[in-house]
Amino acid sequence: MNKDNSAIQLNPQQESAVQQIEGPVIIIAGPGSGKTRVITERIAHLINQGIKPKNILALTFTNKAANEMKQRVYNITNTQEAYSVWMGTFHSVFAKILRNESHSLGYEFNFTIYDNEDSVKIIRRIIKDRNLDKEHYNAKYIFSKISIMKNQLIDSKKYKLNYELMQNDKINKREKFFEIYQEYCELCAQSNSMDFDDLLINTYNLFSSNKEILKEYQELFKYILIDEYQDTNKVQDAIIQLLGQKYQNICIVGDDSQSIYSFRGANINNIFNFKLNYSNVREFKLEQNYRSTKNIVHAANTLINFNKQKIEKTIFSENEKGEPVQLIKYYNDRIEGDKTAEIIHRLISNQPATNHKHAILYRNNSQSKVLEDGLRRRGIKYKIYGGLSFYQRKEIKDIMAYFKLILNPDDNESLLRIINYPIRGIGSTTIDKVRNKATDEKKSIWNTLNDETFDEIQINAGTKNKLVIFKEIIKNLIKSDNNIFETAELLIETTGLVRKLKDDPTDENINRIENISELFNSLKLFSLKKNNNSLADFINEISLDETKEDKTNESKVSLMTIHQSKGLEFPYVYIVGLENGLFPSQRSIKVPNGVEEERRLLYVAITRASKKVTLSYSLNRFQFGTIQQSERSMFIDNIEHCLDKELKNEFENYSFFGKRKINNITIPKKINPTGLRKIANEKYQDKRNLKVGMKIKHNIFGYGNIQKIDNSDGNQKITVMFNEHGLKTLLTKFAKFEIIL
DNA sequence: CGGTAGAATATTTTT
DNA sequence: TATTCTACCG
Repeated sequence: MNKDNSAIQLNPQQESAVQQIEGPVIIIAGPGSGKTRVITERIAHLINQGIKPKNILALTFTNKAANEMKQRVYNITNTQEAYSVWMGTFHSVFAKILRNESHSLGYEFNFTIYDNEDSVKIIRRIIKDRNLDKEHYNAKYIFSKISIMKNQLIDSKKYKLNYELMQNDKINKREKFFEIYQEYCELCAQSNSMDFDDLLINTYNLFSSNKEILKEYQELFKYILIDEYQDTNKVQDAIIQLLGQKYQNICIVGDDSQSIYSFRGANINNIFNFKLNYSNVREFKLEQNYRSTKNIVHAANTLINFNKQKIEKTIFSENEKGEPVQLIKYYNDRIEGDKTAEIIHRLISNQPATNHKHAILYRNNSQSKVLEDGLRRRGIKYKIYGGLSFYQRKEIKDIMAYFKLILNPDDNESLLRIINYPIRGIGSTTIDKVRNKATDEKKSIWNTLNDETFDEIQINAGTKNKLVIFKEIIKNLIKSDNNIFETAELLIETTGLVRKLKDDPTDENINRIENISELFNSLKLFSLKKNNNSLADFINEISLDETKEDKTNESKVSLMTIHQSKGLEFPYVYIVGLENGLFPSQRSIKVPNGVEEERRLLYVAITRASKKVTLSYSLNRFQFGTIQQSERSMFIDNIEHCLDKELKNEFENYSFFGKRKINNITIPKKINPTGLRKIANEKYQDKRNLKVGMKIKHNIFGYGNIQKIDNSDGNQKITVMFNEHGLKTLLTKFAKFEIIL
């Protein structure tokens, strides 16, 4: 994946897109057209023209893209100054601005940022408090609806006045939606907290209702550049319009054909309307694809031409013709996974350590399982993107909740999360009493616990005392807030959080402790930074950065959803599960323009490949606990004549049902990273050949001696006498330790 | 109040 | 199937 072709000259269109720094500019950049390079060269060019880096605002959609961009601008300009460009995601840049301007919006500067899990929990509680039926009021659904409304700048007041929306709710027996929406916003505000969407709408509100502040930022951001504009939503577009109004030095980069986020409110029209909103818009089209073979580009073009809504452009490639796009039909999803792995295996056997050149892309995360099975069976190293990020894990979120509460005691959500974690005898009855009192008095729960009327709450003395203990713990933590590492240590000490996990060293808990110590390591490193190393800085940094990097350098096959593959490239791409109902998805078929978006999604998938694309589908698929028949995707019909003939791969002699064997080879079971629970039937022996009497050092329990080794049920267990922690039985497979003697 | 077992429910994509 | 929720019992 060598995207840094800086030695090569820019082509004429790229060059003019870089040079045109004044006025509104739209750059339509096809896949593989050197978009990132144009953006970075453009920023470098601005700096070289004497424009101050701090007057440049460059927005992206992911932190990864932002970091990559920063690095590359720095490499070109070779000046430390490059780092003072305002570069980041919409969310992170605006969060920074909102911290500075919070007072104008009625927030405290230390507001908490809620992630989606927090939001859904709040909504779930509202629904429960109101005794609404779960059939019509599903918390996740309500949340996504609220999110879409927010992104369209329809607040709860506007919602109520919108006859059509209200009528619709009535028809769908969701009349209380509006009230939930309103209460949710009130609860967030009372908690001095913002969800992801609030970061955008509050920024919009800040600028639209405060001419002075707007003017200040218009002067600051004289040059604005936004990547992936096709994925902006209404608020984002509105903010950019406000900020860019004065100088109009706005450069938007995007590709309408790669718009794949409408489900979260992205509005493809933003890119179409750009030319209408500004006069003298200069438009540049980057149409040469430097990435892919002619065959791949041809298939992608053919496919996307079935979409009606698009900006005319002709993507072409001057690379070799390459191999044809291949289509394979399988009998079922398991064979699809198995055979895909086999194809990869064949290629990497000839060229060792080239795993990273292969990527398997799918529509849903749930499809990864059979693919993993196939790869694991052949011992092919792979990495899987998505799933729970480090900061979304329960144990990490628990600790973070303490931190958030320390910084912002009004944060009810964090308080509720940890008021009885670790268990300290404060049950749901008590919590509800306190919560109701807080709601009645329109105070935060923390304030309710701490004001004079606390004693009036009807709880027995024992329970009340437990609340007092909780208050003391938090108060002491708040007091200690001078060095974040000390705070963290005090937290562990006074809550006994890790101690309780250690007392019950199940595999799951050991894994949790490891994650916590990993968090502490990064805390330690963070605390050693010279500046911006406060607890608040730490929380801010990770609330919006959900990525966790893979530290190993091994060559691995990539498995990810197509959405996650955006912006990446691989020589060999396998797109699996091309079946109606899966891709295009069931839901998309019912939504207007839904199929067009799915088609763009496939377009994105195909254009990730530089050398070869392999498409496949299965006649039967195991889904929701049953086997379902499926038919090949309508998209295959769209590009049929671009494909190599359909290869049939129906292996009737395969065993399908319930067995863990294919061709007599047992598939090792997947180790579930969150659970690590189900590990039966798997023979495991430690490679290090453990013996009774060995001295080991465990990462948590320290030094100890092996007393017993038990291989009876296939999973090796060792019983170890630890110097400080006494006798423990560990599963060798998961225990992290080294042999000392 | 806390733990558990068994029922209910959801399966698109994510900053 | 996998995860989350509920109801019940100690």
